[in-house]
Amino acid sequence: MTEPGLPLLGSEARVGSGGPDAAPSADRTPGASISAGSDAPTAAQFGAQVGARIRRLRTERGISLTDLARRAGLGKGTLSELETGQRNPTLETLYALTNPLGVGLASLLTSWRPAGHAHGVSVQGEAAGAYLLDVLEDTETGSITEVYRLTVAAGPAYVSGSHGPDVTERLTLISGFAAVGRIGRLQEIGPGQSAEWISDSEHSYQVLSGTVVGILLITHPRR
Amino acid sequence: MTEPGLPLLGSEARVGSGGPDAAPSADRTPGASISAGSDAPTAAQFGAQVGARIRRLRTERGISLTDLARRAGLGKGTLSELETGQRNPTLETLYALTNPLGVGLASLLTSWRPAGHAHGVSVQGEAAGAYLLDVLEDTETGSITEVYRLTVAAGPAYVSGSHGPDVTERLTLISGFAAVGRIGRLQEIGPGQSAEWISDSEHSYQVLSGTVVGILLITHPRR
DNA sequence: CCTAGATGTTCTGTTAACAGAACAGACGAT
DNA sequence: ATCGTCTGTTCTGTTAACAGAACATCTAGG
Repeated sequence: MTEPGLPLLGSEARVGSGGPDAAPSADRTPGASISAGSDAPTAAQFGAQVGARIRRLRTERGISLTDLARRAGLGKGTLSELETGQRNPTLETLYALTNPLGVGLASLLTSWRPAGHAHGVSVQGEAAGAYLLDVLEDTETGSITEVYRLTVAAGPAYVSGSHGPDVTERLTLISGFAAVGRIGRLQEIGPGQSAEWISDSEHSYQVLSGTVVGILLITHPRR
Repeated sequence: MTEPGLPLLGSEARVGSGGPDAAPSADRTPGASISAGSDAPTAAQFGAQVGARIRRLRTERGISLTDLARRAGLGKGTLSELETGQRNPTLETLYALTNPLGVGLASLLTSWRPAGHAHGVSVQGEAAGAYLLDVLEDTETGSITEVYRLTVAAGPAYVSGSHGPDVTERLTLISGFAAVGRIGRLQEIGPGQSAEWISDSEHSYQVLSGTVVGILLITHPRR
């Protein structure tokens, strides 16, 4: 601690105005995270994010604050101030919320930012986009693989242009159902399933149902 | 809260005696769960797990308790009692540890083993092992997928024990050649290729040539 | 208008998480 | 043996997270 300005939410640690979660840049390229991160959110900001996320999860499920507090065995005031980012919750408190909300701790704490767009997968509507997790290089073959967490919102298919014959994409779904791949040769996949294609022609990502989240690997030769 | 016996670690919330990670009930292994009533760990057990995990991450990195406390801006006593499971840490406290340890919050809190060694893939030499990139949750099915960057050094095969029938692993290689999967049904893969197996029996990772780097997805039910 | 029954926020006293000091062991060096 | 420096644990006073009550705010329904 030590840090002076900590009284969680000193002034404006606002979180989500319009965007679903609106998180800053927490863990860029994790591999390089030793860097005395200057762009990592402060503890206060992070706390406010977590609070906002809890409130969102609660309202999505249509349960009232009072009710959630009761189910989790928390005081109303505790939950209220937690959701508004005025409290620095205890692990026990967070843990108590996971069951009533039906999510794991990871969902409460990982910033789920729709990162705008990485690599041309543009944001469509809200809560869609790709977040770059890592970049790996095969020093022998010289190929580079980018690892993204891909989120696609329901709606019209996103169509991506050709990236050339040397670019391979592999998508493994975590949740939802989607039809992905080269146009004319779409592959339908669900949670736990994968699709793979070469991006030498137009390809698309189309949500069939649910919220589509997956891990996308894009491999291409070194530039 | 409400629950009376909460003063974290009332008496015996012991976590790990000897094993590599000393994972308690949380991880499947059907027969072995301590489970009093439900099989979800209590808040106290969970806190003790988190503490043990922090201590392991710290010692793996060869930093002393005093040093880590200083780097994280925490009091020594705080960290000591946290690691021994006698405290119920604050989100802010946990967050302060992520940067000095070079891991994300998810690594501290997910009951799976985080960076260092994922899954019995023990660290050998330096720069070998698995780095946790992300944790994704399918809120519908409740399954959790952890995304690792896996690095395996040449040498004897790493053998990992069974993780139960609910755990699926998917490895996509970026570089190198390896034989992976369940023992007796090893699959040989190279850059750009994938292997998938269910971890209900012993499985191994064996480098055939080159430096093996890949993306490993581990999917298991919540908690 | 006034209740009745929700909602979420602010207040109040208790309890425990916190920083840091004091402490206890273990090891090396002189 | 007696420092000196490291380790991690236990102690002490302060601050804040907590439960729950009191308080607001809103929307019916009569």
